[in-house]
Amino acid sequence: MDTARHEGEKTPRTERGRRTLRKLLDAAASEFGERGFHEASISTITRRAGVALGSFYTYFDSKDAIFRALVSDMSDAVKLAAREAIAPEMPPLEIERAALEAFLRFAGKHKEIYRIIDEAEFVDPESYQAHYRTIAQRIADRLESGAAQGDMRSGLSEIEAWALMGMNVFLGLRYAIWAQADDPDPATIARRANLLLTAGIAGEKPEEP
Amino acid sequence: MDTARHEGEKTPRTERGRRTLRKLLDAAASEFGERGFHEASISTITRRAGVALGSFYTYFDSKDAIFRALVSDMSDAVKLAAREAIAPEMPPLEIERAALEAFLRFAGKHKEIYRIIDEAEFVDPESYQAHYRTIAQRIADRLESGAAQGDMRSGLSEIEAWALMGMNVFLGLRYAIWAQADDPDPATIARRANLLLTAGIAGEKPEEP
Amino acid sequence: MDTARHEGEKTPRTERGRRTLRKLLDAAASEFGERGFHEASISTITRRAGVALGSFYTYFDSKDAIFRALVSDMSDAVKLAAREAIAPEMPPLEIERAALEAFLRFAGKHKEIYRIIDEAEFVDPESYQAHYRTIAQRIADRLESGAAQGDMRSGLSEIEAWALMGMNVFLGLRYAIWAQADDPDPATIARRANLLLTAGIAGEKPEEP
Amino acid sequence: MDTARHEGEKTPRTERGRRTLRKLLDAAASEFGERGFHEASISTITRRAGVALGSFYTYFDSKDAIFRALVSDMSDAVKLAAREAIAPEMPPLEIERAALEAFLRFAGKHKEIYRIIDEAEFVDPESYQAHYRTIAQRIADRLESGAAQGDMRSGLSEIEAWALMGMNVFLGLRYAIWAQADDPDPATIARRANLLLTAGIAGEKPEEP
DNA sequence: GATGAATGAGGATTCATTCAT
DNA sequence: TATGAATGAATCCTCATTCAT
Repeated sequence: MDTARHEGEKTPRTERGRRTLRKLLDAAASEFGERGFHEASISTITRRAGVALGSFYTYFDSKDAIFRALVSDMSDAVKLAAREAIAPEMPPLEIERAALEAFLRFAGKHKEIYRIIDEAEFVDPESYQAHYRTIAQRIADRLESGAAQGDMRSGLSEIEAWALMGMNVFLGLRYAIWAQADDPDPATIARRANLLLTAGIAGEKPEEP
Repeated sequence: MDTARHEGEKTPRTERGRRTLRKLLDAAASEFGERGFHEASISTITRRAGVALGSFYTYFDSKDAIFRALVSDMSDAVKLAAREAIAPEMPPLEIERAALEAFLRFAGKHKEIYRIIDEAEFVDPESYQAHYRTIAQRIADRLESGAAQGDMRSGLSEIEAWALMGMNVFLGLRYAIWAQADDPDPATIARRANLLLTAGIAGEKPEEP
Repeated sequence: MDTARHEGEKTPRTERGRRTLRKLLDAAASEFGERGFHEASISTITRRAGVALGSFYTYFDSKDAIFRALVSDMSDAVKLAAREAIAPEMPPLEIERAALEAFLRFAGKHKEIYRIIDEAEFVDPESYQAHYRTIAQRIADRLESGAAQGDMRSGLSEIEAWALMGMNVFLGLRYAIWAQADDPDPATIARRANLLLTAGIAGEKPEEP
Repeated sequence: MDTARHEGEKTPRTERGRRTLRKLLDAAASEFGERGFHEASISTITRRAGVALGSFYTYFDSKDAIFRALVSDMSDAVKLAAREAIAPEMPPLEIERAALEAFLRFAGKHKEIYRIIDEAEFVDPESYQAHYRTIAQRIADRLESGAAQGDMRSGLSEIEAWALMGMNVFLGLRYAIWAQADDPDPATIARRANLLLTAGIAGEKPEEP
């Protein structure tokens, strides 16, 4: 789920080192996901990773550093998941639908990611803001491009982008993270959300003749 | 911002006690808002409140208890702010607009509230879920009532409620909490969001004649 | 169970005060007996006594003071219980038996007393030593007097007194405090212990003719 | 004074660790012995042991845990001291005498043991009961075996065992822990106690011819 | 006398980080 | 690199005692 190195993370030189680093990242993802940043402890992580406590500092400068690395990885992963589901040639509205569906599926499969990114608000506010600003910007770009193609109305900008993003995030929270047995499936949810964007919520009642 | 008592909070019997309790709640709200739950310490809170460390435990069982009390108070306050801005006789769509505008103004004035409720995801997950579930339910009720009046289309339910809530929350995050100098004002944002709900984002382009 | 005033205990002037003092002593006896000195807290005691926390210090200088008062009362009570069971004209050996039986009955009825006196070893060592030294002295006196009467052999002194006392105390611990369903009754135990003192434990085996 | 590991105690893997653990146990034994469980503090113990405060928790889960470990060790040590002084082939009555003498010598040399085991009544009641029940059982076994050999009379059982144990414990309290300058030596005390067991305390006065 | 709020020293425990092997 | 022991600052919480009403 990663490859790039991050600040505070030291690049291993040997194959064995690479394996240890990966074990640490995986263990940290689980721990942070299950117990949260503050409940998780380095010693729990290393125990879970099956390495000695001291080894942690061979790969990361601090607890914050591994958390930041993880947030960065996961932020990328989320974006990637959405991007892989869409293609430039898809109709703009369909792109939004597909992106949401992909996001819902992704979130359902990686519940820990949600929690980690959310907690970044408190542990690493910069990353948190950056994460959402980037995504909002991306959506804004798509809206602009959709308008250019005539498939979307003009006048859509940052406000609408944040509105869309909020919709998506909360649908993910409710239907991926807090999923219930009888919930609709991601496809249905994405379709209904898309309908909201196209038809709005107003009634048929013709505007006062 | 409160009146009801909560679990883990002891009701003062004297006037002096009531004042101390209030000072503690205010100080805690500021501390938790500025530094977050884990960075805040009881001693910082009491120092800020101008009372002795031990006095904290005259009113709260634990750090968690005061946090929970705060989350509960703030959850109520948010809901109240929205409710006060709307009236049953307003047209359903206007209600949504007014609620959002009120929320934006409220969030702008009480930035700490956002942070505290968000952190509840990690400190007191039950309250966190309860908060959003309650609000979603309230929105769902309004959608149903709007449909009954014919002002909203039918078929709107939980999914749309969570979508709307997410929209509102993220607009608040961006424009109230992360406000920038040249941002539009709450009225504008609420109007644009409302337009999104009525007109949708689709372009005028009539569907291929 | 008391009347004398002790160091650190303030004599009440009114009837109401006397009642409060008594309530405090009773509550303290129960608390110290059930939870021990360190687990018990002044606030638990006052709550149990049904008086305000502050009232405690109207009657006692400190937590230690009430404990000491209690130890003193109870030490007296134990001695009194034994003394009441015996009469100067009883045969010396019978006196020992009766004293033990009375002690066993008393301990069974006032289990908290045992515990409080034991804990004095740590809270108020002086009282603890004084308690046992006094009792040992009393037993030693009886042994001497028994010897004078010819009912006991001579040469019995402090050593035998402590041995007897230890016997009694541990029989109380086992059969009064740690009593079990099928244990023999105090009369039986006292009789067997008495037999130990008269017949000893040696076998009949006549010394190899 | 130990070797077995206990609940709540972590086994060191290195030699250095073993040394630290030992220093902690020794320091704790002194502290608990001198000041008692509640007066002793972890920081005093670690200071005394010459290790950092945190190191304590490398080896013990809690203050209770080290206390329990100590009680267990000392309980074993007491039993061992008695057992080493006796041999199966010794005459039963002589065994009792030797056991007491050994116990007195041992208690005199390790006064802290007494206090720690006694305080277990309040800190770790289970161990406390277990300690005395085990010893009583051991004595009961010896009495039974003595009776089988014909050196002791039959009919001796739990009651007599507790009586003997109490005698021994209180002789230890008085002559080992509260020793005075002109006290008889352990050998004398043990002999006198033994005489008590063989000859009893009754006078020569033949039962009224 | 009675009440209950206020005080703050004291102590157990956690855990990120460093270090010697 | 890997290991696990060592470190000590930081923090929550308790509770005996004092004080104002």
